Amino acid sequence: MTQIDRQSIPVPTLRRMPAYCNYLKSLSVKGIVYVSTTAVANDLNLIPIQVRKDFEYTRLSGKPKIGYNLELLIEAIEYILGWNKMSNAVIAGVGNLGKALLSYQGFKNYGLDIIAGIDQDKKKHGKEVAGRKVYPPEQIGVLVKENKIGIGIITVPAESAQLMADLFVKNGITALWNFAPVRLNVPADVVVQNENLASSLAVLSQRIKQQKEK
Amino acid sequence: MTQIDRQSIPVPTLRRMPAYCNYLKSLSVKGIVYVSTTAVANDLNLIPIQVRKDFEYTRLSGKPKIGYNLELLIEAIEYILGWNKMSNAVIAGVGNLGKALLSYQGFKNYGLDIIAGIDQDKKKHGKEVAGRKVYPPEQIGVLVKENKIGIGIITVPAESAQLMADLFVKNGITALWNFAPVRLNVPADVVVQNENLASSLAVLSQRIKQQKEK
DNA sequence: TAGATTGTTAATCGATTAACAATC
DNA sequence: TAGATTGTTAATCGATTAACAATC
Repeated sequence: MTQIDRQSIPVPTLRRMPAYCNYLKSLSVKGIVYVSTTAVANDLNLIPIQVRKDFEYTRLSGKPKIGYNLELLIEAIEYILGWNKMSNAVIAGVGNLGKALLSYQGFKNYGLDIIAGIDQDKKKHGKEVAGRKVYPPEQIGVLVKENKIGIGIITVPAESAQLMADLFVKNGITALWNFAPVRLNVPADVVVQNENLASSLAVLSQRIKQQKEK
Repeated sequence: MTQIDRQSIPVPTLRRMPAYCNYLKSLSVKGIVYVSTTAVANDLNLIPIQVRKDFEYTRLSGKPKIGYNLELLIEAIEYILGWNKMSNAVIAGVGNLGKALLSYQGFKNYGLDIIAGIDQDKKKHGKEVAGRKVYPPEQIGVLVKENKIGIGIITVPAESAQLMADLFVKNGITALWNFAPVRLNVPADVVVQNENLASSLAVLSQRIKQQKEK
């Protein structure tokens, strides 16, 4: 196998990794020990060569005719995805979307622990959502210091998203997961991952149109 | 300009279209009449040539030194995105995420009207969320017939997502917007758009790692 | 006019897919 | 052994970026 820089995993490959991982775990439960790229591709609606290329980034090697060792494969992908160690996050905006993300139990498996909520609404302060307390924005500084917060999740309305981003950045957070439909202006050293429903809807709409044309 | 098939707009271009549209509308409010790709690129953190390539798909032509007519540009992009005509949708799963999507007012601007909710919980039946009523799953057939429902949105827990997909498909819906973290098995003529938070998180995690290495 | 911007063709880059020898 | 599957190199495909003449 050629030497591949760990940091150079292509984004499309990276986006497929969680699906591989979850699928492989479901095989693991069944007591399977080796898995071939042919089998994976078949079950995930991909083609074997693509799975093989993706698996190259694990730096593992498989055995011809047998496949890859399932446990090692899962371990390697979890390492790539960072699912083996937790990152703490705080979520700003405890509306319906914020509550949904706070309540979603799956993030724990994805290496993300949302440890608290932030909201301007005084009525929400001190209350709990899925076992996590809600604090006023002024508390961000304390929360970050006491809990090694690496990620700020933004689920406030569009109007206040930039303000929240500024507040997060001011308190030393360098990674934002932004669900508000606005571009955020942040310093160059801050990573922003935008979740853009309008983009997804645009793709869906076009695919519907094309489907109808057939 | 070369002849470009409307249906062949690349997905990356399509995903940028909503941002162009919203940005151009914000200029329109200011009374601006012509806009150059240089200006757009500058404000959206893109490069002019990319904006120019993307604008080719509108089949409009701009004037050298002046730019593109703002109103025509907005109109053309809205047409491409289908924002000029409404599609009706029903959302299955009125939990926190379902409520968040039902309550989000922005979809109306994106040509999507979620006209009702579906939930198994009897306590929710007849109640309203953001002015839209919640019905039991058995009502899907009637809702689809009476309202020209084209899109089924799935925000139920992972365990029941496939069941809901089947129910939607059985009632003639051929487009699904899936927020549950599972692959759905559907007939070939059904379009499924998956919203995958695990994939986004994977990209965010890698970008955080790379940022730290600098 | 001068120069900014468009329209268009070509070059580059990166991901996907194909081909095939090696191997268990 | 036969044949399925891996590892690796090459071909293809599509999007991005560059280059530059045309033009207002």
